[in-house]
Amino acid sequence: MNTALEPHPRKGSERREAILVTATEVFLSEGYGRASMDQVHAKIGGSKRTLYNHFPNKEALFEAIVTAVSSRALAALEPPLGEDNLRKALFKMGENYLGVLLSPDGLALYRAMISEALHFPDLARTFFERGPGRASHYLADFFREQKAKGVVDVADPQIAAQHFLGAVRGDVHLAAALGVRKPSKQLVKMTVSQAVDTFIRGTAPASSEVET
Amino acid sequence: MNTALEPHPRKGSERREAILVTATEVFLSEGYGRASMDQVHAKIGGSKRTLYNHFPNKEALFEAIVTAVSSRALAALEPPLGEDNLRKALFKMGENYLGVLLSPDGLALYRAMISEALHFPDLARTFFERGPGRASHYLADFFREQKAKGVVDVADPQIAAQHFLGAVRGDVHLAAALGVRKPSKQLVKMTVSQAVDTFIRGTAPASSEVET
DNA sequence: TGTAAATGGTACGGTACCGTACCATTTACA
DNA sequence: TGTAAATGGTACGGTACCGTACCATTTACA
Repeated sequence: MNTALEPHPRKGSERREAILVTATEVFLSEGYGRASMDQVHAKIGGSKRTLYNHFPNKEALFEAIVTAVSSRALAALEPPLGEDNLRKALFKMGENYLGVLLSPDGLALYRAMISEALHFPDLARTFFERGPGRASHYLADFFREQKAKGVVDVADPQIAAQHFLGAVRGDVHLAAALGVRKPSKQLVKMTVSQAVDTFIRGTAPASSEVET
Repeated sequence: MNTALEPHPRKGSERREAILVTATEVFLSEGYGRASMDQVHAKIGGSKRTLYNHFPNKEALFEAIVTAVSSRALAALEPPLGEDNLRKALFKMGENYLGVLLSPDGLALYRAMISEALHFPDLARTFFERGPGRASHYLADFFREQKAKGVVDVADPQIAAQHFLGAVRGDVHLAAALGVRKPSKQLVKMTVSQAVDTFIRGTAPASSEVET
C-alpha cells in the first residue's frame, strides 16, 4: 500500500549477501548445532543488531543458507542429456551427478540436511525434491524416451533411474560423506563407467545387440 | 597387577546397561548436539555422579552408544548367502541390506554418523567398515565365487558389489533418512526385485542365457 | 560385621549461546 | 540539507549445559 514503508536499502542487499556468505562458511563447516550466532557475528564484524536485522533468528539464517546453497549446488544437476547416444548420455549424467554430490558444497549440504532433516522437515523435503529427486525424474524422463525408441527395456523408468543413480553413488559418496576417504577423479570415472556398462547390458532389449 | 584395585561391580553392569539404554533413546532421537547430559540424567534418575562414573563425559557416552547400536544393528548384515541360486541370493541380500538401513536403529545410526563424522572420525571409519563396507566386501566375495563358476561376468567384483547395493538403496534410503517418506514393504520388495533383474541381465555371461 | 566403593540428591562454578537493549554515528533518500 | 532507517559497538538478561563438589546413605564383598 504505502511505498514509504519500504526500508531504505542502503547497500542493504550487499550487506545481506556478505553476511550470508560468511554465515554459510560457518554453518556448513561447523554444522547447525555447533555454529553460533556469536561466531558468525565475530567473523562479520559490525553490530550484532545488523545481523539480526537481516535474519530474525538462527533458524531463519540456516534456512536462507540452505536455500541459497541448494540452488547454487543443485543447479548443476540440470541433465546434460542433449546427447542422444545412450552410453555417452548416461556417462555424462552419472559423472555430473556424482561430481555435484562430491563437491565441497554438495557434501556439506548433504551432511547438513541429514543432520537437521527432522527439525527442518520442509527444508528436507525441498532439498530432496530439488536435488536427488529432480535428478531421478529427469533421468526417468530420458529413459521413457529411450524406451519408446526401443533402445532400453526397463520395467519402470522411475525405479530404473533411481537404480542407476544409486549405483553411481555406490559406496563412494557414503565414504566421502563420512570423511572416510576422498575419491579421486579416476575412481569416479571408473565407478561411473562400470555402472553404465552394467546398466546398458542389463536393460538392452532382448532382440538387439547394442554396439559396445 | 593388584586385583584389589578393581571397582566393586555392585550390580554395576546392570546399572551401566540401564544408563546406556536410556541414553541411547535420547541421543538417537535428539542427535548428539541437542541431547544433553542433564536430559539423560533426568530420565535415568539417581545421581549425576553415577552417570559420570560410568561414562566420563558426553563424548565417551556417545561413543559407547554408537558402538553398541552398531554391533546390534549391523550384525544383521551377515550375508544370507548360503543360497547358491544367484537370483535368490541377491534378492535376500538386497532385501536384508535395505531392511537394516531402513530400520529405526539403522536410520538413526546413519543420521548420527553423518552428522558427527567430522568430529568423530574414528567412529565414522569403524561404522563404515563394519556397516556398508563390510556388506560390500561380503557381496564382492560372493561375486568372485560366482565369477569363477562363470555365472556372472563382472569387470571388478568389488565395484559391482557397491553398484548393486547402491542400486538397492536407490532413492528409498535417502528419502527415508531425510524423513521425506517412509517406504512400504511392498516398495522395498519392488525396488530390490528390479535391481536384481537389471543386475543379473547386466552381468550375464555373453554366451549363456540365464533362466528367468 | 566392618569397610571401601558406589549411589542418591542437590547445589553450583564456569562457560557458551541466543536474542535484546542502548545510544552514538553513519548512510540513503526526499 | 534534513530526516528516518540502518549500522557500529558494547553490554547484558535469561537460559541451557557440562562437569564437579559435597555429604549422607546404601551396597557389595572380605
